[in-house]
Amino acid sequence: MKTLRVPEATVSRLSIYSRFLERLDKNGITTVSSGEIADGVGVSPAQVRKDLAYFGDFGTRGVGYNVKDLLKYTLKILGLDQEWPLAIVGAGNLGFALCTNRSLSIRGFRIAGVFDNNSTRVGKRIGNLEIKPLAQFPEIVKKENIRIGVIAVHTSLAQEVADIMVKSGMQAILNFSPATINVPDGIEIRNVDLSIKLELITFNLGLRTAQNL
Amino acid sequence: MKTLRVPEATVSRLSIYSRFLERLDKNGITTVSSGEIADGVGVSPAQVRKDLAYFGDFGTRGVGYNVKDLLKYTLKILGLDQEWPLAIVGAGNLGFALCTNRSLSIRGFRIAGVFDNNSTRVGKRIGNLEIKPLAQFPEIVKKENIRIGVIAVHTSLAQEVADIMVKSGMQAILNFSPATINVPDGIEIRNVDLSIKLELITFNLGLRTAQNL
DNA sequence: GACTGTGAAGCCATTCACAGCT
DNA sequence: AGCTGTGAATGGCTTCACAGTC
Repeated sequence: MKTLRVPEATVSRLSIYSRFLERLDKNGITTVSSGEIADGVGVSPAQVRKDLAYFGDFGTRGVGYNVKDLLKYTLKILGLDQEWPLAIVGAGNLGFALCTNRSLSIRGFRIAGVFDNNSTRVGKRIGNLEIKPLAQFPEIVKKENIRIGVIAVHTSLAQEVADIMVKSGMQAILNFSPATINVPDGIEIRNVDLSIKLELITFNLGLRTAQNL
Repeated sequence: MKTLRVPEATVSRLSIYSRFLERLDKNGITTVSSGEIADGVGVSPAQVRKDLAYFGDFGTRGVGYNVKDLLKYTLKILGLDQEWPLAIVGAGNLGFALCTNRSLSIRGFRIAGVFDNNSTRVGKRIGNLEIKPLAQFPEIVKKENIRIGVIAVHTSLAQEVADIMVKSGMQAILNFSPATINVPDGIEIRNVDLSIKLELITFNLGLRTAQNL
């Protein structure tokens, strides 16, 4: 299988294009140009074309891209043509929000288990999902064939939870805590940091103030 | 004032170094080397030195960096030596989680207002904060001197909320919805996407499966 | 005429390797 | 000897500009 080196930034943008295409498709639009995609998501047309070209020749010169087809391709490339069950550890406010947020329960994702060790939470329901004790994590992820774990616990517990996830065979971990997590080679760890972007903002606003703009 | 061009990636890492330094300081550690910081946050030592060198000569050759001093410098650089009041729009599960999450209420940030238009939410409290109707956004942000708005509403309302924020004088917006938001030049918009990293994971796991690894 | 696909150029960020200080 | 600060080299991503196709 041909596996070229694709920039991560390209894959991230592919997610964004894909969602934009879903919207176009829902609105009954059948054809789209790189320029229209670019306008819609805020990048340059050349970027859109280059990104898509990593994966094939999806467009028609002089015409553009077929929305339905391109949508299908992007979903396929991102691996979203199959279902990905997720296991979330941490049923506090953040875990709760993730369970009910559409982002993690559409486009191929399904939350298949929520775990917590806080006895006031275990047994309660989030939607039609029952919060299970962390001890049941290994058996449930095996039964449900879960390969991706989501960390939504407090910083101080994050590494511990990650270790359990690794031991239970998770192949990838999405970490919503600000902790730096260590995992063995071969396991993918991704962090979603809720405050880094905020500190980028204050850095920039600080500069602005310093320059009296 | 000296304003060199600093890579955004450098500023983001500075946030991470800064948090790591807080931890060291709390543990009573007084001196740290670029190698130790690198190990602690998962980057290369050269990267740490280069990043810090953008802002000054904070270290001592042969010794390392003074933890307390470097922490203070990083906070100053990030603009976190002052208080930044935030206004969150959207008091659903995500907004609620953000209000209660420590990430947005430490290190210089303070949630100074939460707004929603859903009448079942308005008037309720999150901690010691009362959810206000969106109509009060302009007057409250003026009174509280808020420059940064946080969008935690559903995708379909995100642009509308952003427009209100811009009209009310927000200088920067942190957007937690997957919508692509348009703002005038001079206003900073940053997106925190809850699912892009997840789709990066499925992309990579998909490749792995394709290669039978 | 319109729009894609792509080599080449340009730009930005990271890594290397070492001089310089303690 | 140990560690920082930094020019130089490398690597990676984005933009440019245009040939190719409809």
